[in-house]
Amino acid sequence: MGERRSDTRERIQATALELFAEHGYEKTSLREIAERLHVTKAALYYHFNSKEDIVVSLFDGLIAEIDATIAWLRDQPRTTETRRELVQRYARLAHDSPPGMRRLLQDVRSSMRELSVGEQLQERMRTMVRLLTDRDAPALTQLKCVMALASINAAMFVLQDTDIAAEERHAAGLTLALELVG
Amino acid sequence: MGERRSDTRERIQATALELFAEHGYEKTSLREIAERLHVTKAALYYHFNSKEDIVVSLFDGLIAEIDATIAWLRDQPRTTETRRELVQRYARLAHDSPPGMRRLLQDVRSSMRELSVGEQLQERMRTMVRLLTDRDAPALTQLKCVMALASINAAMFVLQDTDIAAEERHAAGLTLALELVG
Amino acid sequence: MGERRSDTRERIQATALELFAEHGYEKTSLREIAERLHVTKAALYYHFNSKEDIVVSLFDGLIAEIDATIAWLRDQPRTTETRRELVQRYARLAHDSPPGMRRLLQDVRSSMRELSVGEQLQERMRTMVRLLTDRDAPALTQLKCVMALASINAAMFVLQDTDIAAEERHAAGLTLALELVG
Amino acid sequence: MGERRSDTRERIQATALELFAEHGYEKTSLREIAERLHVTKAALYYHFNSKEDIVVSLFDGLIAEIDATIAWLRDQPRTTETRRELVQRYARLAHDSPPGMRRLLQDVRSSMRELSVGEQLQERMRTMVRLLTDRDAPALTQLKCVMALASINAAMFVLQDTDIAAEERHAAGLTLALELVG
DNA sequence: TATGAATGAGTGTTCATTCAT
DNA sequence: TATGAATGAACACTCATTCAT
Repeated sequence: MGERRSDTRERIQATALELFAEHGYEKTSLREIAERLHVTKAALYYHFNSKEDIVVSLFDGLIAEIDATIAWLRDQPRTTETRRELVQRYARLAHDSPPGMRRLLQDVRSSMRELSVGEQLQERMRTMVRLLTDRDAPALTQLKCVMALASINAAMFVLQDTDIAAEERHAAGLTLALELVG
Repeated sequence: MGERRSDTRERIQATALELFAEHGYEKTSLREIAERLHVTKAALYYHFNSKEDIVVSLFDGLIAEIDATIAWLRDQPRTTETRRELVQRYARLAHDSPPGMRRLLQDVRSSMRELSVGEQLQERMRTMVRLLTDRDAPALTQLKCVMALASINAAMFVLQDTDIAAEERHAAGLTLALELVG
Repeated sequence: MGERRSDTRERIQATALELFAEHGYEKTSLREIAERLHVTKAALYYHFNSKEDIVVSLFDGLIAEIDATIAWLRDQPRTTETRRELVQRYARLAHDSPPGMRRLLQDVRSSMRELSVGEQLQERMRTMVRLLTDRDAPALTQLKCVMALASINAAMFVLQDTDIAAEERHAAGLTLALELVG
Repeated sequence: MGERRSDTRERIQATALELFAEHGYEKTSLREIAERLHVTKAALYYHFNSKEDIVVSLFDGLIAEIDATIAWLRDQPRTTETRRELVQRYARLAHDSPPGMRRLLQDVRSSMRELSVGEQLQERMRTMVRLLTDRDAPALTQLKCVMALASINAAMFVLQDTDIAAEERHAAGLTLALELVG
C-alpha cells in the first residue's frame, strides 16, 4: 500500500463544491452529494461533522492564503504600489481557484449569510479594504477599492454568455481593478 | 368609504420583503411571515398563489420600471451621454426602492437562481448592458458597464459598517458609476 | 319575472356532477367547482350545506326512482317474469341518466365509501337482489342477479375504447342482463 | 443469522394494504400508516420514494403474474378451451391474493384513477379481453368476457353480508365466469 | 344572493442528523 | 471505513368550512 489512505474525503469535497456552485449551498442536500458519489449520507458524516463543516473545509485553503496576504499587507505602506500589488495577488488567487470555488465565493454574501464561514470571509474582505485605504478616506476611494476586488470576481461571470474567452475576461477584470486602485 | 378594503395583501408583501431581505428567500418560511403578521399560513394563500408568487409581486413594479428604461434605451444613440443618463436613471430607481428591495436585488443572482423572477431580472440586466455597448465592444468596456450598475447597488451595502452616511454612500456609488461609463 | 329564481343551484349540480365523474368525489375540490362556475366557494355554501350535501342532491332523484321500483317489486311474485321486468326498468333508469351520473354510480362503492349516500345506494341494491331471489337461493343465483344489474352499468364503460356505439353497448348490457336472470 | 434484516419494508406494505383496502388509497394518509406501525412518516420515505411508490409495490407481484398470463395467452388459439383456461388461471390468482389485495383491485378503476399503476392494470385487463375475443366480435361476446373476469372479483364482495361462505362465493364466481365464456 | 377574508387541520415530502453495527 | 435504519422538525401547499357584510 503506502499512500492510499482514502481519497473519499477529497471526493466529497470535490462533489460538494460542484453542487454548491451549481445550485447554491442551501439548495444542495447531502442526499444529492451522497448519491452522486455512490455512498450513503452517513458516510459523509464519517468524514465531516456537519454540512457546514464541508463548506468550511472547502474554504479553508483560500482563507489561509487570504490571511497570508493580509499579514503581508500589514507590513506595507499604504501606497498605490501596494494597492496594485494586492490586486495582482488577489487576481492570482482567483485565477488559480477552481471555477466552482469562484462561483461559490460570489454567493458568499447571500447564500451563506448565516454561516460562520461566510462571516469570516466577509470579515477578511473588510480587513483588506481597511488596510488598503485610510479608515477616514473618502467614501469614493473606499468604494473603488471594494469594486476593484469585486471586478476580478465578476469578470468571470457577467460576460459568460458572450463569446469572450475566459482568459480575456479575467484580463479585463484585472485591468479594471488596477485602474480602480489607481 | 375610501381606502378601507383590507390592506392585508400589502402587509404580507411588506413583511415578506423584510424577511426575505433579512434571511434570504429560501431561508424564509411562510410560517415566519404568517406569524409575524398574526395570521395563518392559509391566509397567505388567499392572497397569493404560492411563495414564489409573493416574491414575484415584490418585483413587478421594479421590473416594469426597468422595462420602461429599456424601451427608452432602445431609441437612444449609444453615446457616452446616453450611458450617463442611464446610470442616473438606474441610480434613481435604486435610491427610491425600499432598502429591503435593494438588499433582495443584491441576492437575486444567488438566492433566487431557480426562480423565474430571478432569471427575468438578470435577463433585463443583460439587455441593458447589451444596449449600452456594442456587442463586439472590448471586454473591458462591457465589464465597466456592468460594474457601473453594480457599483450603485454595492455602495449601499459594502460600506455599511463604516460611519459613512447612507446618502454619501449612494453619491459615491453614482460618482463611480459615471466615471466607469465615462 | 316569474320563474327565474336562480338556476345557480342547478348549475352547481351540473358542474359538480361533471367533475365528480371526471376525477372522483374525493379528488374534486369545491374550489374547482366554484372556479369552473365563476363563483366563489362561499356561494356554494349558500346553496348547499356541505360538499356531501351536493353529492347527495345529485343522487336523490335516482334514489326516489329506485325506491319506487323497490316498492313495486315488493308486490310482485318472485318469478322469472318479474326479474326480466326489473332488469328492464333498471336499464331504462340507467339509460335515461346523464353519463356523468352513470360514471359516478360506478364508483359509489369505492370513492364514496364513507358517505351516507354511498351506503344508501348500496343498501338499495342489496334490497333489490334480496327481493329478486329467495334469501336462501344458491350463491350462484344471487350472484347472477347482482351481475345482471352490474352488466347494465358496466356495458357503458368497459368497451368504451372500442368502436362499438353507445347504443349497441347498452343493448348488449341489457341482453346479457336478461340472460343472467333468465 | 438467517432472516433478520429489518422486515420494516414488508410491514409497511402489509399495513398500507390493510388501510388502502379499508378506506381507499386517497383517504389513507401516510400519517395513519406510520402511526399504526409506530414509526415516523419519515421512516416510510426511507423505504419508499413516495406514497404512490408504496401502492405500486403492492401490485407489482400481481402485475408480473398477469403479464405472464398475457404472454401465455398470446400463444394460444382463441378457442373456448383457451377462454376457460384463462378464467381458471385468473380465478386462482384472485383466490391466492390476500383479501385486501382483492378489495384494492376492485377499486382500481375509481380510487386510483390518476395513478400510473391504475392505468397499467386497466391496460392489462383490456389486453386480456382483446386477446380473448376477436376485436370485431359482437359487443355481447366481448362484454361477456369482461363480466366473466368481473364475476370472479365481485363474488367475494357482493354477497359478503349473506351467510354464504367465502369458498362458496368464490366457487359461484368461477362457475358463472366459465358459463359466460361459453 | 352572494363575496372577501380567513381559519384549523390536514397533506405528502424533504432535510440534516444520529447511532448501532 | 462505512452502511442501514430511523427520527424530529420543518416545509410548501390544499381543503372544507365559517362568517361578517
